[in-house]
Amino acid sequence: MQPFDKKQLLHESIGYILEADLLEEMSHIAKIRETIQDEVIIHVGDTLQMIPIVIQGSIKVSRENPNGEELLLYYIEGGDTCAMTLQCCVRKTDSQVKATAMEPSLLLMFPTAFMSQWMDKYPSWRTYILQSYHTRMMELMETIDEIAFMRLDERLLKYLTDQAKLLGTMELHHTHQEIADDLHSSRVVISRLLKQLENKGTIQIKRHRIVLNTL
DNA sequence: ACATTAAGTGATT
DNA sequence: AATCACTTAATGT
Repeated sequence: MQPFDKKQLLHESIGYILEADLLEEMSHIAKIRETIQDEVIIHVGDTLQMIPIVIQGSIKVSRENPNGEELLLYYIEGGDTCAMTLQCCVRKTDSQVKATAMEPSLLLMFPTAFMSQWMDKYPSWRTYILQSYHTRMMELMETIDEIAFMRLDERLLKYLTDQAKLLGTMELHHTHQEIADDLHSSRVVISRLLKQLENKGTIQIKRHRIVLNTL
């Protein structure tokens, strides 16, 4: 027996939206997946066999070009699923995005075959999926706004506060390079902007970590 | 002691 | 805001 009660986990994270029958069915076929920090869950180009739902922890979803350059698109937290994966599953296309665990996380995986079945059988599943799509869409638009209209220093500050909220800590253990990668900027620029923020008293820069003074 | 990695800085585009 | 070239500081072997 596994150390996790799948039924319990499902109820806690998505029980409020999905009907009991479905939760029951899900708890039987779910596979547990635990990730370590910075583990890549989905690579660009992967063909997905399973749909993940995040139970604990946080996942970041990013775009990646052939040169390995990245851009963070949005985050996925507990009770959420990645809308991109759904499309991948149904149409058997490759993933267009990369998903990385930001912290040790817990996922439940469901074979793709059940997707369309559940769509027909359970109204609550349809609602859940549509809602998920909508949320992702809004987040994508927010990200586009940031890239188009915000200066990099504003984006950086938002990035830091977002990360802090998500990880539930004022102390981020990011290197300047990692931040630069997420924002698709360069390390030098991030270092300088961080220094500015420190001078303004917004943050403190320690070695290998950044402390936010306000949230 | 040396190599490696993260971070700081001035100059250039 | 990005890139280059170089320096400094901290850490690992």
